[in-house]
Amino acid sequence: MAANSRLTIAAHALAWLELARRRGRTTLTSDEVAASVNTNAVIVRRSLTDLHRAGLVTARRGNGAGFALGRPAAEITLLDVWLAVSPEPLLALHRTEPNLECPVGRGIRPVLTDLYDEATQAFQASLARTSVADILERMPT
Amino acid sequence: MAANSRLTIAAHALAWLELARRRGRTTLTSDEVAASVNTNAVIVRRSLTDLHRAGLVTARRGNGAGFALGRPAAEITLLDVWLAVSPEPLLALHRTEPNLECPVGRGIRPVLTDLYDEATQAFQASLARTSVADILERMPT
DNA sequence: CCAGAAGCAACAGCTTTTGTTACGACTGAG
DNA sequence: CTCAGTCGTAACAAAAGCTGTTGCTTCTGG
Repeated sequence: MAANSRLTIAAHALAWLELARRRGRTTLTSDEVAASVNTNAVIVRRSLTDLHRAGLVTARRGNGAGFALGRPAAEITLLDVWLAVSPEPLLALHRTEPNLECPVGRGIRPVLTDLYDEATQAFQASLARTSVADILERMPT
Repeated sequence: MAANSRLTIAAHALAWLELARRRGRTTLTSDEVAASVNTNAVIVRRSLTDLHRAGLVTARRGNGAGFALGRPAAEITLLDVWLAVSPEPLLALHRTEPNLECPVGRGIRPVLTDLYDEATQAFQASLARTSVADILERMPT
């Protein structure tokens, strides 16, 4: 699969929003974010619309409008962002139902489901340890 | 992305190989594995070829040949399997280079790389806790 | 009213995954 | 040695997802 870069784009946008805020600009347009991420403004709006649905940013339309952080950057974790933009699970079960006449075909799915959940939770717990503010602190200014 | 199910197919094949071994059959053909997984034999051979390259199974060609476990099922972890069949990273950086004139564009990539590595390692550590033998033990017999 | 910006649908190009067919390479049985 | 059975692998098609693009609609402050 084309590994998706939505978390990267969303995290980049949020970091840029926070840096702009510290410099006195509370809102940025999708064009301004797209210029930093180096992609199309529609791609940015798609990501930021996801974040908007999750309450991580606010969006105002109209002349002079744009996007702003929905809450302090220290209170937005990478997990929040990942959950907002990543609809797909990390690991998928069989695409077609396995053969139920085989003991493995009958029994393996609930086991793998549990194991995949555990691995996904470990992954998520790691993402939850870092906030957007932390990302800015780790960047050279 | 179509989330890939290679880990599922490979784990299923290994569990089936181990169960067959306990019943006295040390090798299975790709057709027999495919019948349990309910997919095409070529798909199974592709997965098992990956596992073969990683040393997790042995493959013998010729009349009466097939695949067998390369080492005890208790010594094959899901992480071994994942590493053998999953070429793609869990999280991708920007597809195109961000704008280097922006401080975020310049600085965010090494930070995200580190954070993604940490999350991936947490994920891998979770997979490493379970072996193929554990999977069989968690299945109803 | 209107200019500017978000919201959104539709489409194309690309990549990945899965599935299928076909065929070559190898090997044990006879 | 022959041959049937099996792995190994290439080529191809269908389906799905991601990115990027265009164009239009909706909203809102001036």
